[in-house]
Amino acid sequence: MRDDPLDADETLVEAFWSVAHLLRKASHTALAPLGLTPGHARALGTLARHGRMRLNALSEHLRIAARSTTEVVDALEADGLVIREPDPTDRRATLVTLTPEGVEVAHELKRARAVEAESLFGRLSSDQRAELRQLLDVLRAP
Amino acid sequence: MRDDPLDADETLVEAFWSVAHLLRKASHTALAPLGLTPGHARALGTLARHGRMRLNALSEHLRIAARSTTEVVDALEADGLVIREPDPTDRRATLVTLTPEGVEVAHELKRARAVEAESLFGRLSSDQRAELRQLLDVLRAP
DNA sequence: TCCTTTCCTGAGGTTTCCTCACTATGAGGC
DNA sequence: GCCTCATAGTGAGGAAACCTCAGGAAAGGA
Repeated sequence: MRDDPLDADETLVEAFWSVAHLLRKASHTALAPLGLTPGHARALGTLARHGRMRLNALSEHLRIAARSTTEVVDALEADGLVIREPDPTDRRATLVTLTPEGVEVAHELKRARAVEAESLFGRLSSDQRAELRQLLDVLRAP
Repeated sequence: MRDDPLDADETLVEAFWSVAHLLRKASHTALAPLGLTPGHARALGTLARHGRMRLNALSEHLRIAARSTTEVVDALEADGLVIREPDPTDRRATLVTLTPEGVEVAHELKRARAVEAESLFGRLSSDQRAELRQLLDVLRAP
């Protein structure tokens, strides 16, 4: 049984999940001091990367229902990290923009995440990282 | 900025999450036809691997609170996949055991997961799989 | 015996999603 | 100008998967 390719894949999957779990924990460690939940952090990151956008567009980026995006934005707005503004070109729509504080928190977030990632991927040489990157790219290619 | 090692790790993390997402989807595809939620499937797999155990022990394996394990076992019991039995050596404790149907579903589950994993990792040659495995092992080493 | 701990579960809460229904608005056809 | 249909955001309510807290029952040591 030890050489059954299906079994072998099973343990490859396990190894993958195990690393994913470590990465998740590292990410959580990075988030906690900023007072962000993973979902809020994701929204913040999206806004930092793509700039001001409609709630609707944010939903698509986050791949959650529009109604859920309303709640995420509510929370970020309550924390003073984003503001809602009416879209001047469409009175139905609302634009979400990072406040200066939001920009700063997003920046800290990115740094904190990178530091945490480094603490995990720092175990690999740069050659190994490149190798891993290439393998992952094969797996996620369309 | 392109060569900032922190930035590079950031995208390595992204690649990793992207593959994790595919794997998650594949796992979901495997689970759905068996009528199992991810949590229930995890409990079933644990019981299949380790055999009869106390609710308490199951909590530790699943790393969830004891109270939550009660609910998971309730659900599996309602589906006829496990039974509760009093522990003959400790009248406070309850042992959870797979029913014959539970054993069969666990087996199907393992097969279905392996097939889904194959559909993802099948993109890699066996050398590449070995390489990936080795890199993951470095990352998750203690 | 008495005190403490452990095992499970009832009650109730939190988080994070969801669907459905609604209002306000936009946009194309006639 | 109106009619119809689609789209943007949100109120209401709910489901899933966790959690904590409290408590009964049993075990176990001093």
